[in-house]
Amino acid sequence: MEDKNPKSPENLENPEKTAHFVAQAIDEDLDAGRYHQVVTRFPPEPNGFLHIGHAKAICIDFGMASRHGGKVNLRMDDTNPAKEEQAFIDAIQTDVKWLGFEWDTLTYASDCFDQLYDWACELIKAGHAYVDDQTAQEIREGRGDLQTPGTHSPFRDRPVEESLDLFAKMKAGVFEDGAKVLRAKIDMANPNLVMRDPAMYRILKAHHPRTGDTWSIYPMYDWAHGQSDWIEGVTHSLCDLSFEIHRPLYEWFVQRLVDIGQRPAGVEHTPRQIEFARGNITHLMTSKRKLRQLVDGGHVEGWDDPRMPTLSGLRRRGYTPEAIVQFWTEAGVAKRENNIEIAKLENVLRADLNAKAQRRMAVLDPLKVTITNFEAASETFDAVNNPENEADGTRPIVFGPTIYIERADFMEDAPKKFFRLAPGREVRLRYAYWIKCEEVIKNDAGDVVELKCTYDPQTRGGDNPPPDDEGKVRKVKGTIHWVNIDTAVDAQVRLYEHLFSTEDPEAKTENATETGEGAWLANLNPASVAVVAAKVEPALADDVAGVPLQFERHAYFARDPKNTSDGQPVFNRTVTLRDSYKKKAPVHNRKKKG
RNA sequence: AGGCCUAUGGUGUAAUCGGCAACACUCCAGUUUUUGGUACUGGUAUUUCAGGUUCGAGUCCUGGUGGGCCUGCCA
Repeated sequence: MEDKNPKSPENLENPEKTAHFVAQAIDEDLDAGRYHQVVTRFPPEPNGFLHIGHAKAICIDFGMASRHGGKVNLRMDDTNPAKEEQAFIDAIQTDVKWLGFEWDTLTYASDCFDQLYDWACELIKAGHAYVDDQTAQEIREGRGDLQTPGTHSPFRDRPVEESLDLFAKMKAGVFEDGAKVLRAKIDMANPNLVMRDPAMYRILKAHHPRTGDTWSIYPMYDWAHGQSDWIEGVTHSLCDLSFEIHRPLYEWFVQRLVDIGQRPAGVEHTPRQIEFARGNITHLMTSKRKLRQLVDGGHVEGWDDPRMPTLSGLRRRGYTPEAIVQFWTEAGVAKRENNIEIAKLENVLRADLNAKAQRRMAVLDPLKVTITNFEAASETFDAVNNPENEADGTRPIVFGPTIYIERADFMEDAPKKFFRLAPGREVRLRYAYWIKCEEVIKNDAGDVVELKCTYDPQTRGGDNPPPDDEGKVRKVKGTIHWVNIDTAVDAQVRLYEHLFSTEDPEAKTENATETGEGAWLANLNPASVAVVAAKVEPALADDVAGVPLQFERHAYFARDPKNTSDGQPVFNRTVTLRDSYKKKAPVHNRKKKG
């Protein structure tokens, strides 16, 4: 059968067939001979941590280059020293590498500061830029608005020599912050406000992480970005839709330089900007400014809190880079607004984790069980580490006469569809024996504190017992996990839920207690983490951060690389296993404590 | 309201010369199962509207409507 869908699994690997509109545009450029290679760049501003939204851009930038054997530069867009820090520059590199991408050259917008300054002078000489003495307020008023054309600055037509002189003095630090700006002379009546004589340079006497105090003026994004692309030989400057209206300006600057014979050395082509829609995901919030508010406001532990959508947070949570890349590959690239259900992300994550995770048994809410007819002190069984990968082998697990089971796996007054332990019912202990609940022991308050059970020696290893005299085989519906009281290890387990309980975290809520700016904080999930003291099998004490784990019948977990709790290991819940029982079961079937 | 962008199941995308609207997720039903996991099978559900061109329109044309973005000396 003809396979026409480019997103069917076998085609995801095939670049010829995964052609979203950006890929198509690049292909056409190459076919038409407009470019002879592909060079892209990933240009974060080092003013915060990378998040899953950046990962989409990274996948596109690197994906489009590798598709044609091209190159990718990692460029720190460091044109605003007031906001940028070395710590972010370092973290960005760590995160891009973690995702599995290797850039060709690490560059900085600040590498181009000298060239940018020289070119700005050329533009002034050519009558394309001027120094404006107006205040920010005056410039804003002169810009007009969506319905009204702007008005010319009184300094717009000042002599070239005067602008040149003033610009040199701005650079030399003669003027205070905000006293003057260099503006491109374009069109104050342009319906696109970006084109109404945009600022190219502002005075900013701030210490720059790389250039120190050598500059008193810093280029604006619009002036720096396209020229940086050009200087680096970038062919395709891929960015999100918010820069769409900046494209005319991007092209204007390049064209004016071409017109006056200015070109970066050794670069034949001019760069092309293409925009795509950023990917939004339900329950996730990726506004850098608001993420910062979460950190500064103490709503999370930090940028790498496992509930954060930052790459460092997701890493700590146990997300794999492969899952994140696969997610964005499957999500596709287009230009329309979108809001991808987080279930899609979790589905891709589970698929990756299912293949990789080491299975372990952990009891999160222990209930003691005594097996009254088990005479030996202990008995050892082999447990499979990963049924999806035989090469991961087995590990020994020790069984004994007293164990813990999950409190939720016992129900005194159980409905028929409850396939676990109940008075008189039989269940399989994973890898060990079948047990039958004979007696329920309660404390004075009426809480169940212990179960007395018997085991069937014929079910060793959990196997079905031999058929009876009439050839019938006894069966059990349920298999539950357990840990041996004597060998169990204490651990702290952090059960994470979505940080925001609403699909759209930025939406205003009715029960918002804060008004205005912080209203979205009311969408925070008050139960986004639950910390429990668990009893886990001893093998878990040896598992380290970075190894995907599955606590059987619960969820995927990752050992926290930072925290211990009184020397005990800490495990972060990455994502739960799918649970068709919870969905179908009536509410009264659920575990209820107290 | 000026400009730009955008519109395909509940969600995200595909359909490249105009030729049977499909893939994944979600949801539902079932099979297998020593994880109520995994795997497998089946099902529900789609072209924003009104005209037009055409043997034939998601695709082309005209007009409407919905959504997004834009008035930083942020990026």
